[in-house]
Amino acid sequence: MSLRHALLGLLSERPASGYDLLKTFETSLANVWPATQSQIYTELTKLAGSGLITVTAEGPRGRKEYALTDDGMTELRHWLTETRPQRNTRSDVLLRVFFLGVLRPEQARDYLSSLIEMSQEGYEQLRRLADSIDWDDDNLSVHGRIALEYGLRFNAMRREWAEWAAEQIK
Amino acid sequence: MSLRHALLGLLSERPASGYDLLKTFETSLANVWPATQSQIYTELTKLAGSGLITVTAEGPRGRKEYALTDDGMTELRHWLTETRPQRNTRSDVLLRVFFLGVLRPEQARDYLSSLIEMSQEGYEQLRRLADSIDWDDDNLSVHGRIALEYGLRFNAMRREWAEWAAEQIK
DNA sequence: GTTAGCATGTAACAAGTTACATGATTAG
DNA sequence: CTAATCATGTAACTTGTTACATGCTAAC
Repeated sequence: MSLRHALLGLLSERPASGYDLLKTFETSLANVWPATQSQIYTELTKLAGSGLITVTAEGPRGRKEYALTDDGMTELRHWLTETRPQRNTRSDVLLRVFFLGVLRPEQARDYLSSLIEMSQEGYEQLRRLADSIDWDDDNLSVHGRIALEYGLRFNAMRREWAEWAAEQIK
Repeated sequence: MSLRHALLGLLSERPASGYDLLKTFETSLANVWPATQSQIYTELTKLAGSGLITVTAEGPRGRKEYALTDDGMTELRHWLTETRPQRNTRSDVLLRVFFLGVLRPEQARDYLSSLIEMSQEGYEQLRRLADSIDWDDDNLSVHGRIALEYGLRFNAMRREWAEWAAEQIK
């Protein structure tokens, strides 16, 4: 149930509406925890119901601005310090690798080539993102930068692995 | 809907019962595409219903052995060659990184330390697994080895990243 | 005979996706 | 005035998890 905690986390930075949060999920959080509009609004209603967040302002077009409550902050800290992440690795990319044997070798190598390309593009996209942001010294910046670095290293690793793997298939 | 394709893929190696497949999911496929007993049996029934697999034998204790049909093999190849994997990266581990700013620096570093430990353990577990298997030249071995190499590189990358990240938090 | 492991099935629930539905406000 | 964007909500469906339920067979 991490969507809940993603929302609490974002609201710990500043109050925001469902729509604001949706935009954040579409941009900075998209690579880490994608969420849909319907999911976000539903979860916000639940969070408000259980008192972890509260409506602090109402604007035009029915806009509701939510803010974290003390209970919400406690829950966020609890999640960060007391619960262990589970490496739930479900990987579409890797699952296919197991079954490349049903293809002809050149088809299998095509698949790995597409992974190389995908990794390269992912790398470059993140590079551009890193360059386009002017990083401050605030929490969001420091930790956003760290997450981005992960993405860069991940894509570089995957690219090198796929190149190595293509050589293994004779 | 990759569970479907995972099952088709495993059945492309050899016919198997739900129970056999469950064991495979618990061991070799656990790191890549975990699946529960209930999911597997439900999906096998559906696959048999749509003609992608078929019951080839019945054994003691109601055991049903399934095999891939021609349609099933076609579907498997189609999945491998015509559909692109989506890097659906939903990562519990990384999501937390975004919000480490709500913790005290030493708590944040504790979290990164636990990631270092987790990565190290993951690496060693895979090393042991690699050593315990006697790799043949068959498809399963070649591609299983490639997937395992991914796991090794991934854990090494994550460990180095977490070490670097811990230094960034002052 | 009794325990471990083989073997399947289903129900209830939680989480995530897609699509539908509605309407207000602002900028050009 | 009209199109883009802001803004929320809900229904139907799919996928995944947890728990319950049942019974057979082989080995000791």
